[in-house]
Amino acid sequence: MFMSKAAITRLSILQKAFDLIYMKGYQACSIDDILATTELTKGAFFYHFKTKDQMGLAMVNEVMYPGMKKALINPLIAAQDPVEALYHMMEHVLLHAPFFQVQYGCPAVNLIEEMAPLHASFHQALLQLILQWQEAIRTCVKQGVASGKINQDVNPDGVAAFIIAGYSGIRNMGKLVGVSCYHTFLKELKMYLKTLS
Amino acid sequence: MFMSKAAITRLSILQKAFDLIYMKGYQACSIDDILATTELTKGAFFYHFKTKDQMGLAMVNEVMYPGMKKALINPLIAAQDPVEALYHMMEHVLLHAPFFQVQYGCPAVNLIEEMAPLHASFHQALLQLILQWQEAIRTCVKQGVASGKINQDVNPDGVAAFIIAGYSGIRNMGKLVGVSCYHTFLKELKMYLKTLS
DNA sequence: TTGTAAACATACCAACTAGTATGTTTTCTA
DNA sequence: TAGAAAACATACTAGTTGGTATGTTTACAA
Repeated sequence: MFMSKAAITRLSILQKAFDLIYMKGYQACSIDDILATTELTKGAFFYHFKTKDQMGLAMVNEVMYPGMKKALINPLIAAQDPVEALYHMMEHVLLHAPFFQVQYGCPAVNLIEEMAPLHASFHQALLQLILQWQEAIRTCVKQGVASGKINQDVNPDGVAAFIIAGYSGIRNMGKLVGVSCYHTFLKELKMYLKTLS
Repeated sequence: MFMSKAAITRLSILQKAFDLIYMKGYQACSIDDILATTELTKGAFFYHFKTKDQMGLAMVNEVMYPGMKKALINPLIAAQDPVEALYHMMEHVLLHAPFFQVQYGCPAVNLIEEMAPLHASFHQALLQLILQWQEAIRTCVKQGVASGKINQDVNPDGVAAFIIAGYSGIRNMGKLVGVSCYHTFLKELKMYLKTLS
């Protein structure tokens, strides 16, 4: 896949922005901060992006969305055992995602927390992210019900809400307590998932 | 309880700060923003607080901590039925806490998300908050186990992590989806709590 | 090779930030 | 009631912010 030099520049800005925003927050991360980690200047930044917010939205759509799809959605598609797939998705993203650091939580959860109430455009973009994941979990549970591996009276919407909330929440708690709560959470998640079948 | 005029001024700054920080975030909320909602000026602010951060910490300890203790901890102390107490605590804080607005989530969760990774002093103060709640939930579950109302093989640490994570997470999700997910979450929480007994 | 538009760099600006220096008023005690 | 300290108000600063105006370089087609 060919990328022009300009396209590489643009993507590198988005990547560096993603790294910094992950650790500092969106509003606390200035354009100068981002540019300081690159070899670029403001001319380059504002050539590729009209405003900081437009860059932020591009970051959501072009960096965060592909990342979350790979880690959170693809493992659920066409899963043999839905219960096991749900657990392993969670365990993998919590314990084995190499980029994530426990003190900084999850980039997507962070951005939702900070920007969803403030900017309608961020709200919209991040809502799509969550709805995609929600749908993937729901479908996964429904397939489990259809194949008889999950109890009939289980509510797929409820399970999806529980899992998404659990993930977002334990990312929050991890910022204070550290990784130990991840393990505690995963144990309890396994117990919970067992009650579904 | 008598309060000097100065004490009232100080507390009103903390209250207004709490309101604004709840809606805008800590770093995005400037001292001028806070003072604009009062009849005060910078002289008053920096007479009562050495820095913005010291004001923020006072807000955590003197406004947020009492609030969360009243809503999240007291209802669990000496609860007759622990399972019912846990559910009602959650239902009440999610649906009936008058100050909270779904699009802004929970003030404590917001501040943890934003400040825990950045400031050690905030991290410390907010950690105390969460540890208190965690301990209250754990004690509540243990009492349930002791009284035979909760199954012996239930892990109090796991339940506490699950509930705290669930709460923080659904507050996050509510910012995107709205109150509907609160109801879905509460239904599933009821199912989960039922499996404990 | 040459022209030209794309892809940047440099130098700026007005608005805002936390914080300070120095006043003035209020409160309360002696 | 006088005075002094507490409780504020006013005016300012240096640094940072997103964004702009204008220049220079690079890539690429003719």
